[in-house]
Amino acid sequence: MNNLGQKIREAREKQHLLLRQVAAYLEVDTALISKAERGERNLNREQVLKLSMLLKTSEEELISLWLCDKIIGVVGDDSYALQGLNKARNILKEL
Amino acid sequence: MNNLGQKIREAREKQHLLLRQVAAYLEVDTALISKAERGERNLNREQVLKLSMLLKTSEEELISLWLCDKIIGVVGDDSYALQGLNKARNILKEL
DNA sequence: TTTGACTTGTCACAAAGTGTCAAAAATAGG
DNA sequence: CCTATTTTTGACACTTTGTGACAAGTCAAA
Repeated sequence: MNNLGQKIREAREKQHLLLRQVAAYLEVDTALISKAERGERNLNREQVLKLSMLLKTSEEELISLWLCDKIIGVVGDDSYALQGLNKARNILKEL
Repeated sequence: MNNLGQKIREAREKQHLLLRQVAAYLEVDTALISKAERGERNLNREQVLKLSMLLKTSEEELISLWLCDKIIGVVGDDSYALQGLNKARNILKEL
Protein backbone atom coordinates (compact mmCIF):
# COMPACT_ATOMS: atom_id res chain seq x y z
CA MET A 1 0.00 0.00 0.00
CA ASN A 2 0.77 3.51 -0.73
CA ASN A 3 -0.21 6.88 0.65
CA LEU A 4 -0.98 8.70 -2.56
CA GLY A 5 -2.74 5.73 -4.08
CA GLN A 6 -4.94 5.29 -1.08
CA LYS A 7 -5.94 8.92 -1.16
CA ILE A 8 -6.67 8.82 -4.85
CA ARG A 9 -8.85 5.77 -4.64
CA GLU A 10 -10.73 7.27 -1.76
CA ALA A 11 -11.33 10.51 -3.63
CA ARG A 12 -12.22 8.74 -6.84
CA GLU A 13 -14.83 6.58 -5.17
CA LYS A 14 -16.27 9.52 -3.32
CA GLN A 15 -16.89 11.10 -6.71
CA HIS A 16 -18.25 7.90 -8.27
CA LEU A 17 -15.65 7.88 -10.97
CA LEU A 18 -14.43 4.74 -12.71
CA LEU A 19 -10.81 3.94 -13.33
CA ARG A 20 -11.64 4.19 -16.99
CA GLN A 21 -12.79 7.77 -16.58
CA VAL A 22 -9.78 8.86 -14.61
CA ALA A 23 -7.53 7.16 -17.11
CA ALA A 24 -9.22 8.93 -19.99
CA TYR A 25 -8.80 12.24 -18.24
CA LEU A 26 -5.07 11.63 -17.84
CA GLU A 27 -4.86 10.05 -21.30
CA VAL A 28 -3.30 6.83 -20.11
CA ASP A 29 -4.32 3.21 -19.90
CA THR A 30 -6.77 2.13 -17.21
CA ALA A 31 -4.29 -0.41 -15.92
CA LEU A 32 -1.89 2.33 -15.03
CA ILE A 33 -4.39 4.02 -12.73
CA SER A 34 -5.31 0.73 -11.15
CA LYS A 35 -1.68 0.09 -10.42
CA ALA A 36 -1.04 3.60 -9.22
CA GLU A 37 -3.83 3.34 -6.69
CA ARG A 38 -2.31 0.15 -5.36
CA GLY A 39 1.21 1.49 -5.33
CA GLU A 40 2.54 -0.70 -8.10
CA ARG A 41 3.33 2.16 -10.40
CA ASN A 42 4.23 5.78 -9.98
CA LEU A 43 2.55 8.72 -11.53
CA ASN A 44 4.49 11.73 -12.59
CA ARG A 45 4.08 15.20 -11.17
CA GLU A 46 1.83 16.50 -13.92
CA GLN A 47 -0.47 13.53 -13.60
CA VAL A 48 -0.79 14.11 -9.90
CA LEU A 49 -1.54 17.77 -10.51
CA LYS A 50 -4.26 16.92 -12.99
CA LEU A 51 -5.69 14.45 -10.53
CA SER A 52 -5.88 17.10 -7.86
CA MET A 53 -8.16 19.02 -10.19
CA LEU A 54 -10.32 16.11 -11.28
CA LEU A 55 -10.67 14.78 -7.77
CA LYS A 56 -11.08 18.19 -6.17
CA THR A 57 -8.29 17.56 -3.73
CA SER A 58 -5.75 20.16 -2.78
CA GLU A 59 -2.64 20.24 -4.88
CA GLU A 60 -0.51 20.51 -1.78
CA GLU A 61 -2.04 17.42 -0.24
CA LEU A 62 -1.60 15.25 -3.29
CA ILE A 63 1.87 16.40 -4.22
CA SER A 64 3.16 16.05 -0.72
CA LEU A 65 1.77 12.54 -0.49
CA TRP A 66 3.46 11.81 -3.76
CA LEU A 67 6.78 13.11 -2.45
CA CYS A 68 6.23 11.29 0.81
CA ASP A 69 5.92 8.00 -1.03
CA LYS A 70 9.06 8.68 -2.98
CA ILE A 71 10.96 9.50 0.18
CA ILE A 72 9.79 6.38 1.91
CA GLY A 73 10.74 4.40 -1.16
CA VAL A 74 14.25 5.73 -0.88
CA VAL A 75 14.99 5.61 2.83
CA GLY A 76 12.42 2.96 3.42
CA ASP A 77 13.56 0.47 5.96
CA ASP A 78 17.00 1.83 6.61
CA SER A 79 17.78 1.88 10.30
CA TYR A 80 19.05 5.44 9.97
CA ALA A 81 16.05 6.65 8.02
CA LEU A 82 14.98 9.20 10.58
CA GLN A 83 18.46 10.61 10.98
CA GLY A 84 18.77 11.03 7.23
CA LEU A 85 15.37 12.61 7.11
CA ASN A 86 16.29 15.12 9.75
CA LYS A 87 19.47 16.09 7.98
CA ALA A 88 17.57 16.59 4.74
CA ARG A 89 14.96 18.60 6.58
CA ASN A 90 17.52 20.96 8.06
CA ILE A 91 19.14 21.50 4.72
CA LEU A 92 15.87 22.18 2.94
CA LYS A 93 14.71 24.56 5.63
CA GLU A 94 17.68 26.78 4.86
CA LEU A 95 16.89 27.36 1.21
CA MET B 1 28.11 19.35 -4.39
CA ASN B 2 27.03 16.68 -2.13
CA ASN B 3 26.87 16.14 1.59
CA LEU B 4 28.31 12.67 1.80
CA GLY B 5 30.98 13.39 -0.76
CA GLN B 6 32.10 16.48 1.07
CA LYS B 7 32.38 14.59 4.31
CA ILE B 8 34.29 11.76 2.72
CA ARG B 9 36.82 14.02 1.10
CA GLU B 10 37.29 15.87 4.32
CA ALA B 11 37.84 12.67 6.27
CA ARG B 12 40.06 11.18 3.62
CA GLU B 13 42.33 14.21 3.56
CA LYS B 14 42.46 14.34 7.31
CA GLN B 15 43.87 10.83 7.20
CA HIS B 16 46.24 11.56 4.32
CA LEU B 17 44.76 8.91 2.15
CA LEU B 18 44.84 9.00 -1.62
CA LEU B 19 41.84 8.32 -3.84
CA ARG B 20 43.80 5.36 -5.10
CA GLN B 21 44.02 3.90 -1.63
CA VAL B 22 40.38 4.35 -0.84
CA ALA B 23 39.49 2.85 -4.19
CA ALA B 24 41.67 -0.17 -3.55
CA TYR B 25 40.07 -0.65 -0.17
CA LEU B 26 36.62 -0.65 -1.74
CA GLU B 27 37.87 -2.60 -4.74
CA VAL B 28 36.60 -0.14 -7.30
CA ASP B 29 38.12 2.22 -9.82
CA THR B 30 39.72 5.42 -8.59
CA ALA B 31 37.47 7.43 -10.85
CA LEU B 32 34.43 6.20 -8.99
CA ILE B 33 35.70 7.59 -5.71
CA SER B 34 36.63 10.84 -7.32
CA LYS B 35 33.13 11.13 -8.71
CA ALA B 36 31.51 10.07 -5.49
CA GLU B 37 33.30 12.79 -3.58
CA ARG B 38 32.05 15.32 -6.04
CA GLY B 39 28.53 13.98 -6.13
CA GLU B 40 28.63 12.68 -9.68
CA ARG B 41 28.13 9.08 -8.70
CA ASN B 42 26.50 7.28 -5.85
CA LEU B 43 28.01 4.71 -3.61
CA ASN B 44 26.01 1.81 -2.33
CA ARG B 45 25.28 1.12 1.29
CA GLU B 46 28.04 -1.42 1.80
CA GLN B 47 30.60 0.89 0.31
CA VAL B 48 29.55 3.66 2.66
CA LEU B 49 29.77 1.28 5.59
CA LYS B 50 33.27 0.20 4.62
CA LEU B 51 34.22 3.83 4.28
CA SER B 52 33.03 4.58 7.76
CA MET B 53 35.56 2.05 8.98
CA LEU B 54 38.44 3.15 6.82
CA LEU B 55 37.85 6.80 7.52
CA LYS B 56 37.06 6.30 11.19
CA THR B 57 33.80 8.14 10.91
CA SER B 58 30.66 7.02 12.64
CA GLU B 59 28.48 4.71 10.66
CA GLU B 60 25.43 6.72 11.64
CA GLU B 61 26.90 9.95 10.37
CA LEU B 62 27.91 8.57 7.00
CA ILE B 63 24.80 6.55 6.33
CA SER B 64 22.50 9.36 7.30
CA LEU B 65 24.38 11.75 5.01
CA TRP B 66 24.03 9.16 2.29
CA LEU B 67 20.28 8.92 2.88
CA CYS B 68 20.04 12.67 3.13
CA ASP B 69 21.54 13.05 -0.33
CA LYS B 70 19.15 10.52 -1.74
CA ILE B 71 16.19 12.29 -0.21
CA ILE B 72 17.27 15.63 -1.53
CA GLY B 73 17.78 14.07 -4.93
CA VAL B 74 14.20 12.93 -4.87
CA VAL B 75 12.28 15.88 -3.43
CA GLY B 76 14.98 18.30 -4.42
CA ASP B 77 13.54 21.52 -5.64
CA ASP B 78 9.88 20.67 -5.37
CA SER B 79 7.93 23.48 -3.81
CA TYR B 80 6.20 21.04 -1.50
CA ALA B 81 9.41 19.32 -0.45
CA LEU B 82 9.08 20.18 3.21
CA GLN B 83 5.48 19.11 3.40
CA GLY B 84 6.35 15.78 1.85
CA LEU B 85 9.25 15.42 4.21
CA ASN B 86 7.06 16.03 7.20
CA LYS B 87 4.54 13.47 6.08
CA ALA B 88 7.28 10.90 5.59
CA ARG B 89 8.72 11.76 8.96
CA ASN B 90 5.44 11.20 10.73
CA ILE B 91 4.94 7.88 9.05
CA LEU B 92 8.44 6.66 9.84
CA LYS B 93 8.18 7.75 13.43
CA GLU B 94 5.27 5.37 13.89
CA LEU B 95 7.11 2.20 12.87
C1' DT C 1 59.97 17.66 -18.35
C1' DT C 2 58.64 13.90 -15.68
C1' DT C 3 55.84 12.10 -12.02
C1' DG C 4 51.89 11.24 -9.36
C1' DA C 5 47.18 12.74 -8.07
C1' DC C 6 43.00 13.70 -9.58
C1' DT C 7 39.36 14.51 -13.23
C1' DT C 8 36.75 13.80 -17.36
C1' DG C 9 34.39 11.54 -21.09
C1' DT C 10 33.01 7.48 -23.10
C1' DC C 11 31.91 2.80 -23.39
C1' DA C 12 29.19 -1.58 -22.65
C1' DC C 13 26.22 -3.60 -19.85
C1' DA C 14 22.64 -4.01 -16.20
C1' DA C 15 18.72 -2.45 -13.84
C1' DA C 16 14.65 0.13 -13.32
C1' DG C 17 10.87 2.77 -15.11
C1' DT C 18 7.00 3.63 -18.59
C1' DG C 19 2.76 2.84 -21.07
C1' DT C 20 0.02 -0.64 -23.48
C1' DC C 21 -2.33 -4.77 -24.47
C1' DA C 22 -4.97 -8.95 -23.81
C1' DA C 23 -6.73 -12.00 -20.75
C1' DA C 24 -8.10 -13.27 -16.05
C1' DA C 25 -10.52 -12.25 -11.91
C1' DA C 26 -13.85 -9.96 -9.25
C1' DT C 27 -18.17 -7.58 -8.78
C1' DA C 28 -22.78 -5.95 -9.60
C1' DG C 29 -27.42 -6.21 -11.84
C1' DG C 30 -30.96 -8.57 -13.91
C1' DC D 1 -27.27 -18.39 -12.31
C1' DC D 2 -25.75 -15.50 -16.34
C1' DT D 3 -24.09 -11.57 -18.19
C1' DA D 4 -21.99 -7.13 -18.50
C1' DT D 5 -18.81 -4.15 -16.55
C1' DT D 6 -15.01 -2.97 -13.72
C1' DT D 7 -10.73 -4.01 -11.95
C1' DT D 8 -6.49 -6.63 -11.70
C1' DT D 9 -2.69 -9.17 -13.55
C1' DG D 10 1.22 -10.48 -16.31
C1' DA D 11 3.71 -9.92 -20.28
C1' DC D 12 5.66 -7.03 -23.77
C1' DA D 13 8.53 -3.47 -26.02
C1' DC D 14 10.76 0.65 -25.28
C1' DT D 15 13.20 4.32 -22.87
C1' DT D 16 15.75 6.04 -19.22
C1' DT D 17 18.92 5.75 -15.64
C1' DG D 18 22.64 3.59 -13.07
C1' DT D 19 27.08 1.05 -12.83
C1' DG D 20 31.89 0.03 -13.23
C1' DA D 21 35.90 0.20 -16.14
C1' DC D 22 39.04 2.26 -19.17
C1' DA D 23 41.86 5.69 -21.36
C1' DA D 24 43.08 10.13 -21.96
C1' DG D 25 43.10 14.52 -19.94
C1' DT D 26 44.54 18.43 -16.54
C1' DC D 27 47.33 20.16 -13.00
C1' DA D 28 50.88 20.99 -9.57
C1' DA D 29 55.25 19.94 -7.53
C1' DA D 30 59.90 18.48 -7.93
